[in-house]
Amino acid sequence: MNSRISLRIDRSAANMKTDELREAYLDFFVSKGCVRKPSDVLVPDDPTVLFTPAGMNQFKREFLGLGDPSFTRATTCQKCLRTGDIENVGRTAFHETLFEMLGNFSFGDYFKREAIHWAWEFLVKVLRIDPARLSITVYLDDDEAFDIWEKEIGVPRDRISRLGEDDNFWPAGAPTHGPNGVCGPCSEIFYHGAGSREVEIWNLVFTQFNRTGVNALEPLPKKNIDTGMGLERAAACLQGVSTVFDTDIFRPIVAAAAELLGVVYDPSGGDGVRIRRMSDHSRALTFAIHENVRPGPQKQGYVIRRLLRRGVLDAYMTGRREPILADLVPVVVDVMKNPYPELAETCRHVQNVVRDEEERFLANLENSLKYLNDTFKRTKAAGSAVVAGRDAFDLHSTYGIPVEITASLAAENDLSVDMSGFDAAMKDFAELTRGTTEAAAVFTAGPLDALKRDYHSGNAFLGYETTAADAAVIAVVSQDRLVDRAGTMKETDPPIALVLDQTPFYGESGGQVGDTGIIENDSFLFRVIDTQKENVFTLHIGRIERGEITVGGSVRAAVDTERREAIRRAHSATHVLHHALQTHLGKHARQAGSKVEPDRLRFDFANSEAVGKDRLRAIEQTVNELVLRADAVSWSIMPIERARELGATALFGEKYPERVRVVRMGDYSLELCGGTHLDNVGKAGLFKIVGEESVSAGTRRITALTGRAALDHVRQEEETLAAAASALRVSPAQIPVRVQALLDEIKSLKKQASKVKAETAPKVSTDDLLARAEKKNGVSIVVAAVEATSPDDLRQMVDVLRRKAGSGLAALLISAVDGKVHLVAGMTADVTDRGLHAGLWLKEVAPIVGGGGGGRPDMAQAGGKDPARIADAVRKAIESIDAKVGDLKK
RNA sequence: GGGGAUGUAGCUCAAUUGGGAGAGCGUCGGCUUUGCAAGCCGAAGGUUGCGGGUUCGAUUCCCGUCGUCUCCA
Repeated sequence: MNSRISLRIDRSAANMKTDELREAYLDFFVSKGCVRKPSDVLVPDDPTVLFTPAGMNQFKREFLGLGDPSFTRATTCQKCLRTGDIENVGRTAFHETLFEMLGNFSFGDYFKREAIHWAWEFLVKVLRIDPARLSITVYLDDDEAFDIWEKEIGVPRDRISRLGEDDNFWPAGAPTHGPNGVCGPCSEIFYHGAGSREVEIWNLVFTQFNRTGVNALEPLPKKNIDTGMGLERAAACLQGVSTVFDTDIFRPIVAAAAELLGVVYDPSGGDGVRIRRMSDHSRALTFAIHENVRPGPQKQGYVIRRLLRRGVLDAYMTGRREPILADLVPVVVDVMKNPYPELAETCRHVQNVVRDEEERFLANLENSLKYLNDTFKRTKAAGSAVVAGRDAFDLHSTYGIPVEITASLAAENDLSVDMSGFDAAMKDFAELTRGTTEAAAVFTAGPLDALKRDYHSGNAFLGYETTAADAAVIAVVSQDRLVDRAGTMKETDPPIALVLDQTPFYGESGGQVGDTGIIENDSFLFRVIDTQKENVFTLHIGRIERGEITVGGSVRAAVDTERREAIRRAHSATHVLHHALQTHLGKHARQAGSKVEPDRLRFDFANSEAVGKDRLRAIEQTVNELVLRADAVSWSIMPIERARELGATALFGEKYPERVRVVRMGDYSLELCGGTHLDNVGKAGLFKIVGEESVSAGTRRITALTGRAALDHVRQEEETLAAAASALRVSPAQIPVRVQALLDEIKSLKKQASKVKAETAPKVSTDDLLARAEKKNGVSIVVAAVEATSPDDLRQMVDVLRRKAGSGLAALLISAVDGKVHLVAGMTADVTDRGLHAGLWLKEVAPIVGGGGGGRPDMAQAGGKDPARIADAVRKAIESIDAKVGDLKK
C-alpha cells in the first residue's frame, strides 16, 4: 500500500487525488514513528465543545501527560466541524464547515526540529512542491524556529516573517488575553499559487508554555507538537485549482447541487455562492446526522438545523419549493466512501432526517406569509416604504423567518428592508441573551487526573462476574477535591465519592443506571446511592454513615443485588425489544438511545410515525415469546473489526475502543454492549409495554416494564378495574357497557332537566312583560326584577323578548341569584341603530347594586353584590332609559 | 441557560377596549343520485393546556407551571 501510493506520487504528485493525499500523509508520519489513530467522532465526549474542532481534540489527555503511555507520537486525519466563519462559506476559496485535518502530534517526544524538518520533507520531497512557492511565518521572538527554518532547512531570510500573538500563537492572543494553561508559539507554512494568492496549508503549534497570568509564561517540562494541515485546501493547491470546491472530492457535489437547481454552475455567477454553500453544508449534514445528531432547538442539533436551513433557503431563493438537500446526501456518501465507508450504512436514514427537516422548514416558510403580510400592511399604513429593521428582526427571532425572505417578499410589495437596523437589532439581542461566556480553559485537570499517573488504566470492573468483592480505597473525592480521609456525615451533607482499585459496582453508562449498595470495613460503613463513571474511574457516590474512611484502607464492596437483578432483567429485555422492533417495523428502527433502570426501560428508536396499538401488541408478544424460549445469554471480548464482521449491532456516532464486548442472545441478538445482563433471557419474566410516544421528529420512545414491576403494574390495573366494577355493581367485563349506559342516561336526564326548567322558570311570562311595557318615542321599555336561576336564564328571557317584540324594544331584567345580582339588558337592532346602547345603559344601573358591567350595543350583562337594592336599580334603569329615549331623534 | 411567540372541537384557525365559545374541513345520520363524486338538511363533538389571582363576570388581564415553535448561547 505504502509503496503503491509512493509510486503514484512519483508519477504525478501534481495531480494527486484527495484520497491519495490523505493516505500519503498518514503513511509518511507512520514512517516517522507516529501511531496512526482513527479520526475521533464528530461529536466527542467533551463538554467544552459541540463538535470536534481540530485534530488535537482527541489528544487533550495525552498533552497533559495523562493519556495512554504506550505511544508518544501520533498521526490522524480528523473530521472537524466549525461554524465560526459560516458567513464566509461559499464566498471564499477555502472556508468550510466540515473539513478534514491532517495532523501529527508529539506528547513530550519530538519537538521543533523534527516537526519542521518533516513538514518540509513531506511538502517538498513527497508532494514535490516547488520550495519557491512556500513561505514561512514564526512567532515574534521564536528565534529557535526561525533558525531551524533559515539555517537548517535553508529557507531564505526574506521568506520568513515574524508575526504577533494574534497570528502566530495558540490559542490566538493567549499571552495577553488568556486563557491560562498550555499554550505556545506557532509557525505556519504558506503556499503561493498562480497569481498573488497565498494559502496557509500547514500550522505547527509548539506547545511549550503554561500561562499563569498576563504575559506570564512558564516553560513546560514536557513540550508537545500539534500540527495541522487542511486536507481540502492542500488538495486544491496540489490539483492546481483555485478553491476547495474545484477539488475532486467537491466537484461531484457541486455539479449535483447545480443540477438540482436546474442551472449550469458558473463559479462567478450569482448562484455560485448558493451552490457552493449547499455543497459544503450537505457534507456537514451528512457526517453529523450519520452520528445521530438530529436537527433540533439546542446544541449540536441547532447547529445542524441552521446549516440545513441555510441550504434550503439558498434553494428557496432560486425558486425551489421542495426538499433538495436530501438528494445531495448520496453524492456526499459516494465521494467520501473510501475513507468513510460506514456512511453508506446510514445513507437512507440521513436522507430521511434531512428531508423531514427540509419539509418542516418549507412549511414554516409558507406559514410565515401571514406574518409578513401583517408587517407589510403595518409598514404601509404608517406611510413608510421601508420595513423597520426591528420588525424584520422580530419576524426572524420569533417566527424564524430569515431576513432574506422578508427582503425578497418586501421587494414584491414595493418595500425595502432596513438592513442596518436589522443588524443593529441582532446585535442588541446577542448582547441581551449572552450568557456567561468566559474563555474556558482548553485543558483542565480535574481532581482525578493526579490519580491517573498511578492508575493510568483506571480501576478494574468485576461486576460481570460478581456483585461483591474486596478492594482498596485509592481516592476519596469531597467537593471536587482529593482528600486523605473523611468522617461520618449527616444526611444533608453533600455526598462524596470513593474510588476503589477494583469494584463490582457498575457506573452509569450506555443508558444503564449506576448501582447502589454498601462499601464497608470494620471501621466504617459507606452507603452508595449512585455510581458514575468519570473517564477510566468508577465513582461510588454516597455518604459515610458510620466511622471514618482513609485512603489505602481495604474494604468490602457489595452491590444491592436485588436491584442489580432487576436492572439485568430490564437491560436484557432491551436487547430483545430492539430485535422485536426490527422484525416488526423494519431495519430502520434502530436504537437512538435508551435508559435502563430496575425493571424499567425506556427505548428510543428511529421511526417516523406512531407505532400503533396493533403493532405495539405484536412487538410485546414477540418479546414475551422470546423470553419464554429462555435462550442463554453469553458475551465475549473481541476486536472491533471482528464484531463488525459478525454483524453486531452498534450505535452510530459512538466511539468504541479497539476491543469491544459483544453480548449474544440465542441466535437473534448480537450487540456491542458494556452493560450487565442476565445469563438466560427467560429470567426477564413478564415484559409489559406501558407507553409509546414521540420524543422528537422521527424518533419514538417505548417505555416498558419487566419482572416484578411488570407484575405489579398488571396487578394495579386489575385492582383499578375491580374497584370500578364494584362501584358499578357489575363484573369487570361489563364495565364498558355499563359506563356507556350511564353516560346515555346522564345525557337524557340533562336534556329533560333543561326542558323542565324552561317550562317552569319564569314566574313572569315574557308576554306579560311586553304587555306592561311602557311605550315612548317608538320604543317599548321593559324593565323588571324577575326570578331566574342563572345569568343564562336572564339572557334567554331577553332573547325571547327581543324575538317576540321584533323591533322597538329596550329591555333590562334584574334577578337575585345566590346572594348576588345579575342584570341583562337587550335591544332590538332598530333601537341600537338609533343610538341606544345596552352596555352603556347597564353601566349606569349596575353601580346601584354594587357592581359593574358592560357588553355590546344589542346585548349586555352585569353583576352586583347587593340584592337589597334591586328595587332602586329598577327605578334607576327606568329613569335612565326614559331620559335617553326622550332625547332620541325620530 | 436566556429572549420572543404560541396552546380554543379530531384537523386548520376565528372570537372586535373583559360581556352569549364559533367557522371551514373531517366524523355520524337523513334526503337527492342507477352507482360514485358532489349537493342539500341535520347532529354529535369543548373542564378554551394545567393551577392560582384580579373582576359582578376571564378564551381575553396578572402570576406560576407544563408542552410546542423560534432566535441566541
